[in-house]
Amino acid sequence: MQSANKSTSARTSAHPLNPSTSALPRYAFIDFMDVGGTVTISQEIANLTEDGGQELEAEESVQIGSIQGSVVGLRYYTGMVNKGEMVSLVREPQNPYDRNAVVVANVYGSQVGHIKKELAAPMAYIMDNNLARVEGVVPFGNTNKFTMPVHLTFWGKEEKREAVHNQMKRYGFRLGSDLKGGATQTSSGRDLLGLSSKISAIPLTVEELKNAFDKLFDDLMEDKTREMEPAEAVFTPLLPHQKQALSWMTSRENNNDLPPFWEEKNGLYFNVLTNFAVKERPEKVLGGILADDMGLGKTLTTIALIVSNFHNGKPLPLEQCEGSSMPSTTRKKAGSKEKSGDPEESGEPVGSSPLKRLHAISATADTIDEDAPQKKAKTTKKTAKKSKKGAVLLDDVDFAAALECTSSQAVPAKKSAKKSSGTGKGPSGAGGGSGARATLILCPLSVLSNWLDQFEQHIRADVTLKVYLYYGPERSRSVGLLSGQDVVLTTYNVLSSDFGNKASSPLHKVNWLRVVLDEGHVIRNPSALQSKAVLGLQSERRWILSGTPIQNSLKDLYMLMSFLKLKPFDVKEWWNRIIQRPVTMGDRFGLKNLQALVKGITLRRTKNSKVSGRALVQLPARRVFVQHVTLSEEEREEYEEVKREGRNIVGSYFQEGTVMTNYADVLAILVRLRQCCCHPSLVGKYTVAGDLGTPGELRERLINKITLVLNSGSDEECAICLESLRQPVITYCAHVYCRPCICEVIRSEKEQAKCPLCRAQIKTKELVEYPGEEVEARSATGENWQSSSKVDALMSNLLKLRNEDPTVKSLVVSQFTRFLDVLEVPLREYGFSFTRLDGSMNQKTRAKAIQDFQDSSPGSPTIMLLSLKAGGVGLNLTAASRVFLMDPAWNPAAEDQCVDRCHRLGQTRDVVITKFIVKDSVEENMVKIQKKKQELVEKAFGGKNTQNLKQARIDEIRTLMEI
DNA sequence: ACCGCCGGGTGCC
DNA sequence: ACCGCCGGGTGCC
Repeated sequence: MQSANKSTSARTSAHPLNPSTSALPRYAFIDFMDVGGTVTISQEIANLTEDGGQELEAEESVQIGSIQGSVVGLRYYTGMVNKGEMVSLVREPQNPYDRNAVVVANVYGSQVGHIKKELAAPMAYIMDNNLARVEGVVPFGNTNKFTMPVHLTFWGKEEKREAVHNQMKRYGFRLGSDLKGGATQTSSGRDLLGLSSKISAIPLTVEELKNAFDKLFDDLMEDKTREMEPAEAVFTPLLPHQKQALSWMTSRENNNDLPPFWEEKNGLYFNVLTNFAVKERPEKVLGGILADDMGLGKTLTTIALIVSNFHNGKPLPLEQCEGSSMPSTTRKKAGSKEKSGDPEESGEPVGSSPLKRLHAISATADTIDEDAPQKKAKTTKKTAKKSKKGAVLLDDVDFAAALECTSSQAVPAKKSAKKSSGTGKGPSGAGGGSGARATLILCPLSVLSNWLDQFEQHIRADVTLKVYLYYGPERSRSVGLLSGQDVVLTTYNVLSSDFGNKASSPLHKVNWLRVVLDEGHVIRNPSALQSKAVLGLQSERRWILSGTPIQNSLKDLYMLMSFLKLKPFDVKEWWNRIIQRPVTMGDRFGLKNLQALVKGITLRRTKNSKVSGRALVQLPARRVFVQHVTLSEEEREEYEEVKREGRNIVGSYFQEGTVMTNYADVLAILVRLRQCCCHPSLVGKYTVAGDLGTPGELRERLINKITLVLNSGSDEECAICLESLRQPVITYCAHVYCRPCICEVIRSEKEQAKCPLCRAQIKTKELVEYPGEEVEARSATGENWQSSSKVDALMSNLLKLRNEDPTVKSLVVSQFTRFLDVLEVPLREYGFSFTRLDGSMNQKTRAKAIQDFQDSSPGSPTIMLLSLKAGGVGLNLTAASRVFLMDPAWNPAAEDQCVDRCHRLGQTRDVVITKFIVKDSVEENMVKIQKKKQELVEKAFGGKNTQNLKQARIDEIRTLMEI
C-alpha cells in the first residue's frame, strides 16, 4: 500500500480515501491460473519471484503487533464511527502543526480525527518507510466528543517485525500481540505458533474452499428463475434461461434495494460489515455481473436488456422504419437516408466492407428528426399493442408516460444537440432522471464484429436501433451525437487511447444510461490504463459480462467491485480488510461475506447448470481422442539432438541454481523441442547463452530471443498489463514486456527500477525493441516443402473425413503460426478450401475469415487454420464440428476454450476433438503437467505458499527436460 | 509569594 | 473535558 498512502497523503484531509487514489501496484502479481486461460510460464514465474511486490499485499503480511491508541480532535471533523467500526489511518505529512500527523478516517473516507501526536510520531516513520500497514478499529467510545480509543493493528512482512517493534519502543510504546486482531476481524495467532516466517496464511482445507466456492454459485439461482419476455424489437426468441437472465438483469437495474450489507436502522443506513453508518442512503448499485458460461447467450441477453428496460421495465422507445420484420440488410436504407448534412455531426461510418451494413445503423445526431415525435408515437403505440401477446403487459397509460419522457424532450433537445453538442445530456431526454439514454458497450477487438452481427441478427429490421461504432480514425467525437445513440460500441483499446490523450475523451463526457463491459475481467489489473479508463466512465447502470470473473484469484473481484461502485469494496483497503485477507486466511466469516456479496450481484450459470431439475441447455456431445504420433527416424534424430543440447544448458542452470533467472533461455529451449514435434522447419536459429559479449552481440542475442518468444506462438503476455504484448521490448535480463508498461515501472521506480520478473536492474535505454516481422525465411512453404509425421497424421484424418462427409468443417489449431503456414501447403495440394485466423490479422480480415468459414454454402471453406490464442473467448465458430489440436498447450483451459468456440450454443453436430501428441517427447510431458495443473487450479483459491509453487515450477522444468 | 492553592479559560494535529 | 494543562489572581481561617 505504499503507493496508496503516498498518493492519499498528498491530498487534503477532506477526502483522504478517495477511491481514485487507491493502490496502484508497480506491477501485477499474477496468479497461477490466468483468467483467459492463457497462463504463460513467465507469468507463473512472476508469481514465484521472491519479494513479489513492493506493495504490502494482504496475503504476504503477517500481524506484527497491536496497541491501543487514541483518536483526538473529534470535534473538528464530521466523520462518524460506530462501535466496532473499522477505520483507516492515512499519513498527512503536509499538516502544518505536525508533519507526523496521521489522519483517522471512516469507511466513507470522512475524517474522524487524528492519532494523538505522541503515538503518531513513531507511526509516521513506520508508515512512511513501508515497514507496516496500520489498521484501526474503534472498540467503544465512538460517541465521545473529544477523543476516542482506537485499536491499532500493524501488518507487515516478517522481516520488518523487529524494526517496527524497535521504532515503537524508541518512543516508549510496546506492541502487544493480540489474538483477536480487532473487534470485527479474526485472524489466527499464527505468529505465536512459530509459523510466521514465510507462510502468511492458514487456509481452509482445499476441500472446504472448493465446497465453499461451488456453493457460491449453486445457491445463487433459486431466486433467479423468473422469466421476462423481451421487448417486441427483439427478433430472436429468447431461450428460457435467457429470459431468466433478462428478468434478473432488469430487476437489478430497477431495484431500489440497499446495496449488499447495508441495512436501514432507525433512520440511519448501516453497513453490517464495517459497522459504518450514514444518514444519506448509500447509492444504489444498478447492474452487476452476468457470469454465465460462454455460449449461453450473454450477448443476446444484453441486447434484449438494452431494448427492453429503458426505465422501470419499459422498452426503449424506438423508431420504426419500413421494411420487413426480418432482420436483413434492408436496414441499410434507414441509415443512408438519414445521413446528416452536417459534416461535423454526422457519424460517418468507418468503411470496412463486412461491417458496412452495420455502420448503416449508426445514426447521426439528426436521426431525431423534425418529424420524429409523431412518427415515434405511431410506431411505439404499435409496439405497445403488439406486445400484449408477450409477457410484458404495457398498460397504455404507463407507456404513454414513458413515451412522453423521451419524445417530448426530443423535440426541444434535438436542436440544441446540433449546436451545443457537448452538454453531456442526451438529446433524447433530460427530465426525470438524468435523461441518459445511451448504452456504452466495451469489448475486446476480437468480439467487436460479433456484437455488430448480433445486433443485426437479433433486432427486428423494421425498428431503428441506433448503434454507433466508436472505432477507427473517423469516429465522431461529438458528445451530443454519442449520447443520442441507443448503443455506442467500442473497444477497451479505443477507450484507453482516448483516455490517455487527456485532451479529450468524449466517452468520459457522456452520461451513460448503462455501461457494459464485455469480457469484463480484462479490467482486473488496477494499474492497467484500460482499467483506469473504465473506472472513469459515468453511468447510471453498470454491467460486467464475463465467463470467468473470479476463477483466477479473489483479487480480480476487487476491480469489478470498484467498477460497480459497490461501497466500500471499491477502495482497496476495505476490500482487503473485509474480504481478501479474511478469505485467504481461511476465515469462515470472510468466506460467508464474500458469498453474500457475490450472490447479490452475480448471475452465473454453466452449460451444466440445472434449473428446477432440467438442464439449462442441451449441447451435442463432445468427445476427445488423443492420437499418438510416432516420429520418423530422421525426425527422432533431430529431436534428440535438440534435446541433448538443451539439456546441457538447462542442466547447468540447475547446477548453478539459476533456472529461474535464465527463464527466457529455458523457454526458448522448450519451444524448440515443441517445434521439433510439429515440423522441422519451425525450429529457428538460436544462440546459446554465454557471456554477454559486446553490446552489439548482446543486442543481437536479445533480438533473437524476443523474436523467438513472439513467433513461438506460445501465449506470451506482458506480465505487467496481462494483455498481449504491445510494442514489445526485451530487457537486458531477457524478459519481454509492453514498452509503455515497463517504461511506467522504470519511471516510477527511477534508478531503483527492477525487472518485475527477476528483479534485475533495468533502464529505459537498455530496452531492446522487437524489430518486427522481418522477411521471414519462408523456405518451409517454398518449393522444397517436406512433410512431417504430424502433418501426415493430420492430412490422413482430413482426407478420410472429407471422404465420409464433405460438409463437415474442421478447426486446425496450433500455437505456432508458422506451423499453420506449413500446413497451408498440403491443404492446397489436396484441394481443401480453407481460411485462417491468427493474431496478426486485423479486424477486417478476421471478420472476413470468420464469415467465410461460418458460411454453409457449397464451396465454402471446410477448414480453418486457427492460432490457439487468436480471437479469444466469444469467437463463434459453430460451423466446425471437428477440432484438431496440433500441439498441446501449457494450459489445458486454453484448449478447452478453443474447443468451446465450436462446442457452444448453435452447434448441431456432435463435436469430435483430436489431440496429436508425439510419443516419447516433451509433448507427453506437457500432458502430464496439464493434468497436474488442473489439480492445482482447483486449489488455486487457497492461500498460496509461494515456496511450494516455485518448487513445483522447477520440478516442472525437470519433468519437461527429463533431468 | 523565588511557593501552594483556587478557579476560569481552554482544548487535535 | 464530570478531565489535565496553563497562567493569572491571590495569600491564615
